[in-house]
Amino acid sequence: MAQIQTLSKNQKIILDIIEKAKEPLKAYSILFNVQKKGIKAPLQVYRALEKLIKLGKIHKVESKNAFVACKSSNCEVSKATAFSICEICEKVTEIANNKLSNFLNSFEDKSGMKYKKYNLEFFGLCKKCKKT
Amino acid sequence: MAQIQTLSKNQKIILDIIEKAKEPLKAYSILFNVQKKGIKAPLQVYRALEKLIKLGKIHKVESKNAFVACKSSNCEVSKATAFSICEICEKVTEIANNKLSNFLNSFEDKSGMKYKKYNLEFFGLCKKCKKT
DNA sequence: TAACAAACGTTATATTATAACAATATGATA
DNA sequence: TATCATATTGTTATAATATAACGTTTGTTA
Repeated sequence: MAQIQTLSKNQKIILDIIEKAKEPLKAYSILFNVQKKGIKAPLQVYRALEKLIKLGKIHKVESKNAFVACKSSNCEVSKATAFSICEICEKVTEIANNKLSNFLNSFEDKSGMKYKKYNLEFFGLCKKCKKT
Repeated sequence: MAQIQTLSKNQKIILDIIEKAKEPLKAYSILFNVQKKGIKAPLQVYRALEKLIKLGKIHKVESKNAFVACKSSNCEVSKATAFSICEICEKVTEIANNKLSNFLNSFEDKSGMKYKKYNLEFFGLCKKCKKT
């Protein structure tokens, strides 16, 4: 709540819409939704999105060019994201799993590269769609 | 080599360019490169890319909207990809690491979802850029 | 209050990707 | 080989996603 005060007007409006959505939202669908609130141009949306991502409030689902609110930690800057995506109904869920995040956060290979950040997207069939 | 014969003319041309490139290529830069070979429209490129991805010959690096040749297995359909991406020089490397792939291929969470496929992108600083 | 950084609004444009349609080539098999 | 199904091609147009460049406003803090 303290942190949310530091968000600007546009940032609040856009975060609010994303938090209320049940699925990832695309930038232009956000734009459409906020036009009644005076946000008229794509750039205004993209700028807010960029800031919200930096703050860890939202994540981008890269394979879908869409944005979801972060549900795991409230005010932390997010460096690591994992999603599960159903290939039929397209439902996207953020995965909060310690075993997974511990493994990936401590992952090292022989390249000598130090990884600070990752994005993982799993694809498969969700419970519902598996039955069909 | 046997497999490559089943590729169509456009598919071969485009795979060839991607294989020779040292970094991931964007669709429109591929288009520019193949115009002398008679491929004139974006769709011709995107169609070939789509097929090559299905065959596992190339992968899409989602965070960069760019395409790289698969270096790990030669003729397998690829369901699982992992890349390391340097945040400074933007170098992209496909990660071939059994520990990682075993872990991810067998990953299950409580959602009841069965994962057939994943895409992982690590971000950090490569050896060279770390020194700077 | 002066000075700086962050956010804003606006127009224009760049970049990435697909729809829709007709024609042609290719491979399997009767 | 004739024929059928399928994949691929070529083409035009357009949709969808994202950023550049400019000047203004607001907020912070020295």
